[in-house]
Amino acid sequence: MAKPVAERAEVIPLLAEVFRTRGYEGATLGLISEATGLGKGSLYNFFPGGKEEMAREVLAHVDAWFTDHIYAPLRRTKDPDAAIAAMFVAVDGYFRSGGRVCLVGAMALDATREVFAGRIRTYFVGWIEALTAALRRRGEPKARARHMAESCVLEIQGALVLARALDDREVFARALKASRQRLASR
Amino acid sequence: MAKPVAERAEVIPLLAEVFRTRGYEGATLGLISEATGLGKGSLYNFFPGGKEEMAREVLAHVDAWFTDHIYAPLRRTKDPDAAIAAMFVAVDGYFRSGGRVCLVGAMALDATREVFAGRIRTYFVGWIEALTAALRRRGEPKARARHMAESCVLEIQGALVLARALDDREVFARALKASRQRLASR
DNA sequence: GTCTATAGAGTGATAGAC
DNA sequence: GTCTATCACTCTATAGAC
Repeated sequence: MAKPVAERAEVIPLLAEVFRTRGYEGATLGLISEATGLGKGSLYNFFPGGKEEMAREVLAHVDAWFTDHIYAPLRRTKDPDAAIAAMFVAVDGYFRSGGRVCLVGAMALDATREVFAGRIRTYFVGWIEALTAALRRRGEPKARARHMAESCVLEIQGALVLARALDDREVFARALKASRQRLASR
Repeated sequence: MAKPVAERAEVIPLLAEVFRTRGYEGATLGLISEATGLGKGSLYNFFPGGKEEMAREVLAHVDAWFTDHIYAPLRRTKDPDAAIAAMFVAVDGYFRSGGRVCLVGAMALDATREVFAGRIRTYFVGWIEALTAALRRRGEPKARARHMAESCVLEIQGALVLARALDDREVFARALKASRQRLASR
């Protein structure tokens, strides 16, 4: 038996980077093979469902990362303001200060949305609900908390679009700062 | 001479709809042919540069529409508040209250950005500068006007992402309303 | 009859599946 | 790596305006 070249789990971040930079349709198996160092045979061994399964696993991985690093702390915290501050730090790090695109957001705009609608929705619902929970725990009224959370998530997505369109990370930095201040005001 | 089947100008909105719904890579010539009712011969007669020229013309057409209906009124107006209000109405109409995606924003997130970076940038720079001009004419300080304009454009883009991700136009309506109120406060 | 715009079969390249 | 489908694009026969 041939020695496994890699663990399935460790290729997923590599796949994610290909999908993020090239989009779902632009991520050819050739590029994926190159990025992972895996032949097509190995890829189909790991992901019998092909490219669609790869993307599904990547989305699940992204969702898990956000759940662990962002949603769960927001939900659990005794100190909502600290958790929200931590969220902005994590988001800035994850999106490389605007230099990295949101794969889920990009897929939402693409025709691939139809295929992955469930996971895309889960990601954003999870984010908004976790942030809403933190804001409520801070004492915000229900409707206001929800609206603030929705605005915040939406601003981050818009900032990623604009930062990339203008090729200017400062746009992202400014937007994060403004969003943080808006959540801080009571 | 064979009878021309259409005006070049009148196929561009049809092309735009294909690119908008399928993305650049997902817009196959087969789909384009079907959507326009034009054979490949006609398409290549109109657009010798092929798919890339089609997309370039579509982007130019979108940019022209925004210039005519949004940027120019913002720049020219004697009544900035009315022009800004009109902008929100036009934007809501153009994006079908969140049911339609921003082609330029979607391309900015995609790998196609590299090919169309210039036009993508022009679109957003034009928007931000026009809105900044209107805000300045209303008496906002330069830096604040620019920042408000940037935030507004970014919120619209984010709202389009989120509305589509959640398949909920109300998200777009709420975001437009919030953005309008934020620009109105002095 | 001439000539141009058209339709769509044909081409080579390359995709994803296996 | 091989296979088949499908891609963007080319080419050619033809319809039809002049």
